[in-house]
Amino acid sequence: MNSESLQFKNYIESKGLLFTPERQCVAEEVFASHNHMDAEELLKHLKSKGSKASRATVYRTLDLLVESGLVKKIDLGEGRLVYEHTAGHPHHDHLVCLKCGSVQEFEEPLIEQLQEWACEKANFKPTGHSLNIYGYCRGCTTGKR
Amino acid sequence: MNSESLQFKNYIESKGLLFTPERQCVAEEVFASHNHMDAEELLKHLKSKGSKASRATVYRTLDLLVESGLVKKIDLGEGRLVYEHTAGHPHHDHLVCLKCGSVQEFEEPLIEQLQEWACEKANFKPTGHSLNIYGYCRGCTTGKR
DNA sequence: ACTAAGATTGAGATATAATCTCAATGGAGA
DNA sequence: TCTCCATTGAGATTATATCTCAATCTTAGT
Ligand SMILES: [Mn+2]
Ligand SMILES: [Mn+2]
Ligand SMILES: [Zn+2]
Ligand SMILES: [Zn+2]
Repeated sequence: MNSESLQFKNYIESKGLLFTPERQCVAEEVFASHNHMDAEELLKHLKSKGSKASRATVYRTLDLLVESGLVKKIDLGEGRLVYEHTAGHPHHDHLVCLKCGSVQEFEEPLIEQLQEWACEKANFKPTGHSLNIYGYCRGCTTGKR
Repeated sequence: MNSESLQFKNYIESKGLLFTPERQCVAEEVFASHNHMDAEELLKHLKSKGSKASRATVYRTLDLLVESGLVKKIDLGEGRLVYEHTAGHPHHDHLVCLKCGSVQEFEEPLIEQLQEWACEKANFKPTGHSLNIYGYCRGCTTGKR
């Protein structure tokens, strides 16, 4: 069991819940991939690997993972909700290609700072944000279009 | 008929389409409100006013309005898709209150500029973006919580 | 005015994503 | 062992949006 799964186990048990095989299975699958993944995709993957985790359990476990802070839920717009693990992954935002669907990450600390200021000016207490830039990625502009 | 509806009529007809009573009805309802509104809400509103515009027509007309540039479709996250008219409404982003659901608007030109730079660095050609900040609005923090 | 071609419409079917229900299962402590 | 309650999966349900298609308009041509 890897370090992140262990942290999840600790989180689960610290809440007096059970670290079941189903939960472990979902967690390890999430931690195993370095890509953004959506819930249905994850479910299909697990099924194809012989896991018996149901849709309900997958969604419930993803909620727990997000709660634990080990996983982040990202809304990419256009109905795309994906998850990514946070370990070794500082905050970033996303560039979403409208042609091939690929997603690049970028960091811009000053944008984060400006958001704080905007919130102060508006007397708004921020807890999080979502910034997606839509357009065409390198591969989709050099080839054609 | 107001100025925006007239512009919509021009757009519709310039495409060789018909400016039907149903389309006019939907357009005028959108232009009449200064709030963000979602499609189902709009449909319900129209029904309650005796309009016979169907769900299909409401959605189809909203697509046309967005196409025309007179209306913008905004993804507020958490499954909230809303529309707002663009006239006299320069580009802005949104502060979404997680408690009362209210939405404030803000402008931060420097954020826009930094986004451009981030795209250049990544060889990404942007066509648009979505920035939502989630948290608690003034009313929801002064009272309590 | 008549007609044919094509645009538009509404009712309801369908798609999709996510959540909910609830009976069966199973672990943990008394 | 017994009881309690967390957990689970199958399937129902919800919510939102899109699609289908027959009936109805509009328009242009005659
Ligand atoms: Mn990411
Ligand atoms: Mn707005
Ligand atoms: Zn691309
Ligand atoms: Zn509020």
